[in-house]
Amino acid sequence: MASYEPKAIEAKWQQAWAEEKTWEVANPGQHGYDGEKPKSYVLEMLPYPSGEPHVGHLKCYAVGDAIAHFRRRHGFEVIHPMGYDAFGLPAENNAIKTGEPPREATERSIESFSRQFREWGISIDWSRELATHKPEYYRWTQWIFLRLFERGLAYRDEAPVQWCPKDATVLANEQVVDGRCERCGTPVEQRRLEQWFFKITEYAERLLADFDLLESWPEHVVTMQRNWIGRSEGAEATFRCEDLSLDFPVFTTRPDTLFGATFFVLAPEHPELERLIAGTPAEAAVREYVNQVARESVEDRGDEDRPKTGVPLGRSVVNPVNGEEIPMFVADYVLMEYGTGAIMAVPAHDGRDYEFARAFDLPLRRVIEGTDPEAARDDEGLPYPGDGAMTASGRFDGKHNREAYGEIVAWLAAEGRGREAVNYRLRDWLVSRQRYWGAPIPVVYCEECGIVPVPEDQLPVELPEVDDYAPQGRSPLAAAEDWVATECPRCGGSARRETDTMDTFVDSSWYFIRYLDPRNEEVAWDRAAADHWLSVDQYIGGVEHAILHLMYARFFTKALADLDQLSVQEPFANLFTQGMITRDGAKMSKSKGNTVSPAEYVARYGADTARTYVCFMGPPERGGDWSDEGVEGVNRFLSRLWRLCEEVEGRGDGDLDPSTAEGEVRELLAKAHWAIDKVTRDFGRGFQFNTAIAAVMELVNEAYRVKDDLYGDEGGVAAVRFAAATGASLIFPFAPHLGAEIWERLSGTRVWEEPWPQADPVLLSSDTVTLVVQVNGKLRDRIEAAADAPESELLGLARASEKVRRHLDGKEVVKEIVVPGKLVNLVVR
RNA sequence: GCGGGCGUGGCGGAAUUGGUAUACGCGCCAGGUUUAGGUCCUGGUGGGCUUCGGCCCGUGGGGGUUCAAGUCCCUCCGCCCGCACCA
Repeated sequence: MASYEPKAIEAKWQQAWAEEKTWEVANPGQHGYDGEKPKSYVLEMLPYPSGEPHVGHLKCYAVGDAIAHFRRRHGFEVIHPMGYDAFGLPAENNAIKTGEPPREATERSIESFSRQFREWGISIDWSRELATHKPEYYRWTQWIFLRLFERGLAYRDEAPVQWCPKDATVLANEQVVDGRCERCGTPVEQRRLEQWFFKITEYAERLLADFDLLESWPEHVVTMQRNWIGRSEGAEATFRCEDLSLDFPVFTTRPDTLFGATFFVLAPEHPELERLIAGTPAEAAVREYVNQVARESVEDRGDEDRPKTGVPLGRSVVNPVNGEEIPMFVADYVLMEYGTGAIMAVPAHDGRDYEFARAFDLPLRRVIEGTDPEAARDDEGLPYPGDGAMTASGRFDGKHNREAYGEIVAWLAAEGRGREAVNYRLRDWLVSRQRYWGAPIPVVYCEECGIVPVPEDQLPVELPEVDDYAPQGRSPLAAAEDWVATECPRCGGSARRETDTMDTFVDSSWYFIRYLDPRNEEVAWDRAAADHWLSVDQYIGGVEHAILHLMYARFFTKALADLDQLSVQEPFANLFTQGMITRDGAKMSKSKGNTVSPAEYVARYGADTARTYVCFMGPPERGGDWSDEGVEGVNRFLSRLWRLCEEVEGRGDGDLDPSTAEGEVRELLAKAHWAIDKVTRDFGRGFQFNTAIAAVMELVNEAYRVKDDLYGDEGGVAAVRFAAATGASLIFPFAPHLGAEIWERLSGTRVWEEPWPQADPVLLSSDTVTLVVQVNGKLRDRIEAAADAPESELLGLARASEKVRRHLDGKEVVKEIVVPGKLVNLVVR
């Protein structure tokens, strides 16, 4: 008997799928379009091609492919494309280090990914393959940028960046370690640069509201996004600096504490700071403080436990509710990025303001009484963040603060000194990167006309070849002088190109649309194709993208819908996040030397084993620790299934009628139908693939146990063959090559063209059931009973049990509980 | 600190609605096949006690609800992931 040879089997089927283009699907109107079937868009997050695929990729695509196969066999026309998120920092850093152009390293990696995905047998429509670094793709990324620009959703503003003075380059957060440049250890400085932003904040409300439109997203992902958007309701109140006739609006969630404001604080980056101090005695001290803050690392500044620091400005503002003048300060605990960059400080009711007041010996004023009226008289129990009656608040005294809240806001509004306001933590998306390896921003700067978008017919703005990828105090693209110097598209005068490139998150915010019409040279996508396939019915990827990528893609979808380019508001109707695979309990990393190379395992055991193993390790949404022994266990199981097939293939038949089957033949058929039912339900309850695969293992084990007895019986061989074929059919989504091979040998057809099997309800039910008998909730015996036996009969059987009677001896049965099909519990006293 | 997730055998994990705790896999033990090892096949495998009939304990700790709790409630402890003075 031939043993299981995955290499030969896998090569055979991969060749068939490639030659026959089995997984390609056509768009409506195209040749081969099947309008009969409902569509299903199954998508895994596209990989970033760096080096070789790792086990995280294997898991993601194994899970996604199982879902794609399952849907196909349920009659869906499944679109299942693949592409590469090819721009990005690692390839550029590699280029700086080795001089190898990023394009070469990236395309070599894409080769490797593409080859391995085929070796894994992932059912991809390769005709739709794309890579974001190709001009035919980023041309349309640039096109979207221009559409957003037209809509006012792309704008320029000054923003601080982290700057390494030695390398003369902007650093990404991940390149800053302990406030120092990762490469040379030089302390990082802050610089301000004019940069491009996308106005995602304009969509904050819709990004929150439209969670309702999603079919199924993990609750924790929705929660993380909610927190990230960070909506808070409150009020804006305007404090006025009379000396300079300057208004300072502040956002507060506690307008009810306005009467308790005893000082006022600006962020060190506040734009009006300069005017406030110019020519005043405070000027030198404030400037010194602001510079010192600018030198601090972001982490240091973010440390909550640090003592509060700041400097008085020698100015004051007027509290709009009581006309009181309160002193102004600058302090680093106020952030320019949140709210208005200025706060009213209420030290009696806010912890941070309290700390600051203590450090600078500023007065506290209690305006809300706590539960303890005694405490209201002195500073006991401060800061007090809770609710209570108002005090020291003029005509609001005595009212409950929750009630006064609305009245104070209304009063402010009537006076023109404030209004209701909603503030978001979410900030606009900074998309400029002072990098080479990204899509050029399609804009030129003309001396006459200013910012001029590149006309659509001049796209793509192609990334020029450069010799040196190291930035020398400017974006590496600035070195390509011939490329930078251009003509103004508007006036024809001399102009310079934008030398920043786009954040790679921009590339990956719309790739799922381009898949639907990837070769279109006229438009970014054909509207009818997009309308047909969107939304993505099942999106699969790592939870590490729970916030940024998913939020950006949602924003793009909404913006594109507003631009009348799409008909959906949400890109991904259902989201599944897979957990991370670890090794020896730790995250895999090259530096730790604990990486697992999928290629190695595929070479040794075959792709089917590797794929099935990552699905069997545990629930796919959770993480799991890689175990070589576990891989062998799965390989053993697939080999057993293989040998079962070998044993019954072509063996003398004898027809099998499930409705009249008896004894062990019927039991084996029943086990097969149980497995069908179990696997089907496990797909339905959140892709519980580990238990689905366990069910197929049970079926195979059962077949092994009984097969030698069955071969003599009427229909015995056929029953074992049915078990093997069913096992192959059910394991196919995880081990497609083996599943296809066994199915073909036993049935002569192609398993992916077969509908998903249906469990026969007759074989799922049993005439007799085993019930548990408990006395006072403790298990005492098991009894066999007819499945439809009435309660009285079950009670009789329970009481008749010798083991049960021993525990009833001399006691009174006070309660009898019967759960049909499950148990009988007798409560005695 | 805030938000999210999680604690079950030697290990990964299972347990649909509160109803047989530990399915399946690994590991280990025994038997069979084999010249031997490996492969392969079968069986066993939570802990303690046992008069060998069974009995008691057991899902991070403690408490509660219930005829019945891994599952629900309260409380404490530990681990993992995100975010960081959010006004």
